[in-house]
Amino acid sequence: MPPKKRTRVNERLAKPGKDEDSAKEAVGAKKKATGVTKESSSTPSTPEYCHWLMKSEPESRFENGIDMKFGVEDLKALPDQTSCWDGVRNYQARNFMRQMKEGDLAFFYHSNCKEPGIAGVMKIVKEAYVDHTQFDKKDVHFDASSKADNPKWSMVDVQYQRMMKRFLPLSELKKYHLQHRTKGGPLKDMALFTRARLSVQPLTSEEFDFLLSLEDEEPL
DNA sequence: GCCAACGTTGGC
DNA sequence: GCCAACGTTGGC
Repeated sequence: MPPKKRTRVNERLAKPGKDEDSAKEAVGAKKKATGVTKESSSTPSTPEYCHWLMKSEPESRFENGIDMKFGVEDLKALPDQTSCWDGVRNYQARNFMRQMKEGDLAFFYHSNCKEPGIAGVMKIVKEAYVDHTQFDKKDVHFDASSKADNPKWSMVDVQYQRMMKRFLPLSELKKYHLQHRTKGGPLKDMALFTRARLSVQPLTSEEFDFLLSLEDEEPL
């Protein structure tokens, strides 16, 4: 049975002429991923992440008459507090989802809203599988170029873990980022700032741990 | 395979 | 609502 409800990520279009997974993007991702968490045994160049940041919109916004709203509270309210993370239509974001392993932790990031920032923590509970919405003509993220015998887009299932002890606003994260960029520090290369438009991003363990530590700090 | 035009993201 | 940044498209 398909997961309970849909999740929303602001990924649209991206329809390369061929359905080949633009290896360049995977490569680009590798290159950018400077803060490598771990290296796989055979290919030292491939970083292995186990922490992520995933963006979704917590406030109502209508696209083709469909409400894109899906905040951390919406995830929490679902049966099993679990949802599929469908609608990602960007190759880099998709490739990161395909790297996710069951048990990985991800921050739930609120985007395109009054107060953008990190709102909660969730867990990957099902690894990448076919995103059915790409074949649904009624769906906002329908992709006419994707063929059933070779689907382009994947999704994972996520489960709510907890709210952040305190909301971590983007404005504060940015201050740390700028600070760390000049003086050095864990957030100096954070993808949220170096690759702002990417809706599914990897976090190094250092980044992840630092962000968690902010929960117990006074707002900057 | 380059690159200008286009369309989207998402903070402000 | 604006618009900078940037990924994607498509002509060449």
